Amino acid sequence: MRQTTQPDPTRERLLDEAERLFADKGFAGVSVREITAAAGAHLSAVNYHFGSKHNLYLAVFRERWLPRARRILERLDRLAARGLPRPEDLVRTITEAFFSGFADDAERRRHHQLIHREMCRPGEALSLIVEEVTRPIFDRFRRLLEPHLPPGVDEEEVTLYIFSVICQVLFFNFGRPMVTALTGRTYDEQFRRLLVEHITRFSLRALPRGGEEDS
Amino acid sequence: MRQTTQPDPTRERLLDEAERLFADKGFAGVSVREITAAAGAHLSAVNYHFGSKHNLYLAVFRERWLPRARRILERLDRLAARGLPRPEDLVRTITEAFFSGFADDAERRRHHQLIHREMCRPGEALSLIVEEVTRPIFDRFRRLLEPHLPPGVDEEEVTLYIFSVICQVLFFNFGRPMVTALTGRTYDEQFRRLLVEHITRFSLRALPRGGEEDS
DNA sequence: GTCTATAGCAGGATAGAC
DNA sequence: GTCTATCCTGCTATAGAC
Repeated sequence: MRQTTQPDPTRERLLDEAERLFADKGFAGVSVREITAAAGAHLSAVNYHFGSKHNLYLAVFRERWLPRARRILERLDRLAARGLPRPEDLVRTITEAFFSGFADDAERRRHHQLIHREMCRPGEALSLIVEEVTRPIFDRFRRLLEPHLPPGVDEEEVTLYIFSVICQVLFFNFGRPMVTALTGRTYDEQFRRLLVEHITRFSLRALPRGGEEDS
Repeated sequence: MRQTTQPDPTRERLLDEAERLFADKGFAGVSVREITAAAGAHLSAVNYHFGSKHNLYLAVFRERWLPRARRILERLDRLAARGLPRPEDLVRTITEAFFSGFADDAERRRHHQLIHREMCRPGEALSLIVEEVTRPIFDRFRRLLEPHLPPGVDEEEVTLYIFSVICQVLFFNFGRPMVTALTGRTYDEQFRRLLVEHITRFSLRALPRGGEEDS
């Protein structure tokens, strides 16, 4: 299903560099001049391809951030396709996806910095993120988790549980400078595995058990 | 111990408005003109009182953010002064402090937005925050928690536990737009109490118990 | 200490040649 | 589609009158 017509390479490079710079410095902290220079394009290229700086920002979310986030979502669907997962596999899958479901370390940083910034100052991108990614993740998570919970737990309680799991995943990714400052650890492969284990175990102990018992 | 010489009211208003605007829009997103206009001062007042926009930003952290954070820290010290607290009281105290240890809702938002932004793009302020606030909180938390943990738990594991507790507190404060979008709840008094209860219970179940058992 | 005036530069956006 | 040239606004910072 490959496209025969190649997408405009200048446009693609603009999106790449814009994502990197927006993630690093935020929307207001980056100038169009900086983006076009980094992309080896001319100043007017942004206005030609996207109409405005703001539209370029939204395009980064629509064409870069969202597709990547959807790939993470697919991991949950693949897990669910194999039958009802144990809570442990559920939590571990989602955690690992956020830690390893990226091409490389730089991509993971960009991805989390962007969502982090958008949570900081909610704009049009946040509603896009919530409806297209966050809510689907929560819905799937809730559906797969609820069979394991005792009957008394209401939906809002489950939502808060999921928030407590997800917020750890997010924090250990975008709070990296603070985590490094306090632990002295760099985010190498070993430390990432340790964090995934920690978040999984912490969250599993915290989730009230009921229904079927596993292993 | 009241100061006889009143602090310069223009300077104070500049700090107030700068904090509000920096928290809302970030350093690059605010202009000196906007700050001075909001403070009813003249454009050159920032340079007169602080030398530069950047110094004003640092002054906001030193003279507004840090003193407030230290007041939260004092709550831990007052708790510890009454003897070794149960883990439940420890977690509840720190959680409640972050949710209610502020003059009003606006002040709490500003406080969390500022730290959130600084975690987003670490600058000089972050090292100040880590050394003056985060590390002391972690040290006290660890010292008060360790007696309750089983002997096998090493220091790094405890540090990760504390991160998982603190990150929930932070997230439910600065991730407010997302939490509201997914729960439909506004942050009124009732919901805040619910969140404090949720974080406390979630974290307590997750902490491995050992040593003395309470109640 | 406060205000005016302005330097000096960087910002986003656009029109029009090629 | 790309590049040049340019508009005009807004920015931080400073010098100097009062």
